[in-house]
Amino acid sequence: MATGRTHRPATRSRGIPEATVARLPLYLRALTALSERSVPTVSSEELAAAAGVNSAKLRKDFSYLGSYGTRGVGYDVEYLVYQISRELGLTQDWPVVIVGIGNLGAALANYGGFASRGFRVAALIDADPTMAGKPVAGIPVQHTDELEKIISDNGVSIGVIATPAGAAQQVCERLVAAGVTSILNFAPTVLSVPDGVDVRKVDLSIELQILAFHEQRKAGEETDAEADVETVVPPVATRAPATGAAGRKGPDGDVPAVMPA
Amino acid sequence: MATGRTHRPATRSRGIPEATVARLPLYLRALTALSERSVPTVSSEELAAAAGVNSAKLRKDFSYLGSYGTRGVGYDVEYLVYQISRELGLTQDWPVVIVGIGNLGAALANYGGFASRGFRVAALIDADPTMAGKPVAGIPVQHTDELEKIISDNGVSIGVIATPAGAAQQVCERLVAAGVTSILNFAPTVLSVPDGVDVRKVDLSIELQILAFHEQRKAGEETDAEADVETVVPPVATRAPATGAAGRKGPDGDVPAVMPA
DNA sequence: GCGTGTGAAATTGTTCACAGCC
DNA sequence: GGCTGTGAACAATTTCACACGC
Repeated sequence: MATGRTHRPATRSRGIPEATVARLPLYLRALTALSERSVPTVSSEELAAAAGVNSAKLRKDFSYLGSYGTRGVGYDVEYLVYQISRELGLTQDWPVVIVGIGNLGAALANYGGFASRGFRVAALIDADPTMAGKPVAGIPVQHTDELEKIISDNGVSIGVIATPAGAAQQVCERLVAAGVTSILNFAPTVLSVPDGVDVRKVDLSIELQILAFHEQRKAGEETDAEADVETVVPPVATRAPATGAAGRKGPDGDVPAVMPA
Repeated sequence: MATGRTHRPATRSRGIPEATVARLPLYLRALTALSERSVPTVSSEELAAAAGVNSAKLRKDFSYLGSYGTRGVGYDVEYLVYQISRELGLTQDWPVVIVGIGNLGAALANYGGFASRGFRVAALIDADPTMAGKPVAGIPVQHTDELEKIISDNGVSIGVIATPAGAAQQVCERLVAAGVTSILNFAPTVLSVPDGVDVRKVDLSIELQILAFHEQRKAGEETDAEADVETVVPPVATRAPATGAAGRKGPDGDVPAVMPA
């Protein structure tokens, strides 16, 4: 699900499962909200509801961190906020750079939740020389030439790539060479990185396509699916498939595989 | 991993595993690139490399769709593009609306890969009346009042929420009431939706926090972990934990589970 | 009694390894 | 000989259900 590379051969590491790690920020957000309303304790049930998961999962997740609850009572909100923050490494400050200050990069730079939790935008970097010096979200954009210097001067270890797809791999390599070891990639490309570098990907069009899949499925069921449709129709599609489409077998039915033409 | 709600009680549905569905767009992208270069066929090995997965997984994934390859040869690129597109429901046109035309919404509206694959931005919607009529990415922004009408006039079933967190749930409810059944949520909130509605979430700050977790882990190993750092500083944090922090136990070892107070 | 913490069961996803077909 | 398709082993994750401490 997450990182591009294999991510680490499960070093002895005191294993908090990856799936759990991915949910900790969710819990943290819910807890922070409770904290702001000065709620002192929550049960797994309540917190789970606020985070949008089920309570068994939440309890299991917390059990990997330690025994932080009180039976018959629940969890102390402040204490848990602290423990999760610490576990996630948010008790320290993480300078990040954003490379590629187009529409998206600007949106990211302006994104408030960014700075809120331990992350600090150390620099905005863009390849367009005419952008240099222009402030975005109050931070002056710097030219790509400065990239290496910025990284090392600020001790940046997390980089955000918001460039066009074509530039992403190259930017990635420069970031990595300069010392960045975690990358959040918004460009629609697969980045290849050396071992030890983490990549996470955010990809709008992939998300939409996944939704479309389920959406299509729903539509098919409405009309009660099954029965009908010949399931696989000769692919009129783009150019005719090289190999004869004849002998192909789709898995049996369900989604009315109606054709374009 | 994806959807907020339980997503469907595993109706008998001809199961393509969710994990596989999530990778299909990746394959599709790699295949499209090959297609543009007029490459006629690929092996699972090559395609897997291009998509950033391993070949066994890819073959298994494809096996859920049917037998679309040729032993000893590989896969016909065009044919596979077509099959995957169809499976994902991209042979039809999906009108989407984007609600919340701030920095992020504008970035999304401008995002090219959007329109490319079967998705069409049917409307941009914002609550700010002064935005109304202003074109963003060539599309005039409309006021929230029009939301219901827009949805039904255009037969929109996919909505993108790019509003501030505070407005998201309400927007979501209006979208759903108007007939939207798939939502892509960029607001940092948990949306609650009725059964049958799919929600996918894209959350910058969560991704960063996950990276920070791994980053911290790396740093710990470098200095050979253990020993050093007081690791936990008294949680000067907000208020002191209610229940005595005394008896707490972190999981054994590694990070010294030193207590707050 | 209530709600956490957790073994054990169930489910889902990944990898192996090889038979079968080109 | 090369490469797909897939059962079977393995690994990760989720869910169940209940003992245990407050």
